[in-house]
Amino acid sequence: MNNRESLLNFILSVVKISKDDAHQIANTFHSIEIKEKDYLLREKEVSDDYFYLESGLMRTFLYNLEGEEITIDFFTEDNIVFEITSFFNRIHSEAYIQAITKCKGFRISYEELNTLFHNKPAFRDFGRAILVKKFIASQNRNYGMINRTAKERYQNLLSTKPQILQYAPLKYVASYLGVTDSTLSRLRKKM
Amino acid sequence: MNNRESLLNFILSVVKISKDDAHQIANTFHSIEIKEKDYLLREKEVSDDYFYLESGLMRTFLYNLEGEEITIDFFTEDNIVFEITSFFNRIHSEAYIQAITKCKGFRISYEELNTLFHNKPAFRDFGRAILVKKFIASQNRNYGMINRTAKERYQNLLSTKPQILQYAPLKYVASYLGVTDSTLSRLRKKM
DNA sequence: TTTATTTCTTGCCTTTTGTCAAGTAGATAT
DNA sequence: ATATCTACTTGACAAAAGGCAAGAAATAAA
Repeated sequence: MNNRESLLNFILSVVKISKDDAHQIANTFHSIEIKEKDYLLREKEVSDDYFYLESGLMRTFLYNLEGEEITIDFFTEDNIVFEITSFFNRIHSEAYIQAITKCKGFRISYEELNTLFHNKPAFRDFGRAILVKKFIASQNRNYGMINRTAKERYQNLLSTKPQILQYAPLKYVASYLGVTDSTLSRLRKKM
Repeated sequence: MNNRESLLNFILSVVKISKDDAHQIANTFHSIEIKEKDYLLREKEVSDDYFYLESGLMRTFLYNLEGEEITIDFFTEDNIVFEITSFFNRIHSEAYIQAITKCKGFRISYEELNTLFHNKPAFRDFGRAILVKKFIASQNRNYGMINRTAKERYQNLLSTKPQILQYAPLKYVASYLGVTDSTLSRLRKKM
């Protein structure tokens, strides 16, 4: 089904705005699907997708100085997915955004976002709330990296987002948690 | 001197807006000073300061589950300082914001920020740019925690923000880098 | 089905970082 | 000036995590 029920509810859960406003915002989005392993964004492209992920699992990753693939973040359903730096600053992305499983959702372009931003005050609050939400998530991740051991970080991921461990290969999870494959494999055994 | 030259230039460096707009925005801010070791925000308060730090050094910190003080971030001059979560979500802060050295700058309240946000389209772009900037900084920090050793993180801090190492006690820096005092002391010796 | 490829596990050994505790050096207070 | 703190350093040992390489297991391809 291609109605925007899920997106509408997501918007309403993020900011207190009228149902009518939320409806108009949701209707500006376009339905898209991404096949398993396909990309929403590739390195060196300028991101033009502000994407509401309705169902599926995605990740962002990039290559570090040693040429290894590092998973920066996972995205689970009912969230906004986009590469903030490239999208807002209109610069070439250093990161990839990839579908781990088949993904469905709704997107708008940078131009559409700005039109909404300038014409719909309600959308400004939404946009800001999303940025704040992502910032908080990033900060919490930092906190976890500093104050928790790899084992604790793994357990936390297991209890908060089990889907990730179900669908993502170990090496994605390992680089995300900041450990090697071997170490994660050993941690997992001890549980 | 209490003119807003520095703030004005900061605004203009962040977004491409007219000098007139930037001037009006800068004039909405109020000059304040914070004494060494004083707080801009304490735990359990609701942050009401969106603060442009003109000169001085600040930090945010909080207490972890073990009751230890963890420095989350340092702020150097010519930057916006505020506790995003508490300020935007109007909730009790878990963190403190403290002046390490004597600090000067200009602030506005949440209400003043929103008035600007709704009346001055140029300020919307500024506000968004600041959020994006902070998000990117947070992401880079995450990346460093995952891909760099404690020694490399220390060297990086030394080369990018030497003021911090000059004024902040070792224990602040250690918790910020995610190592113990002893470890940082040893790293430092080896250089 | 058989082969090839990728993913995951595991053993051995090294490096990094942590813990605890003692000690030094400075700063602050009385 | 003496005592009291706090910041920082250092030694001895323990724990956490990494590097490398060999194998097992699972997946994909032929």
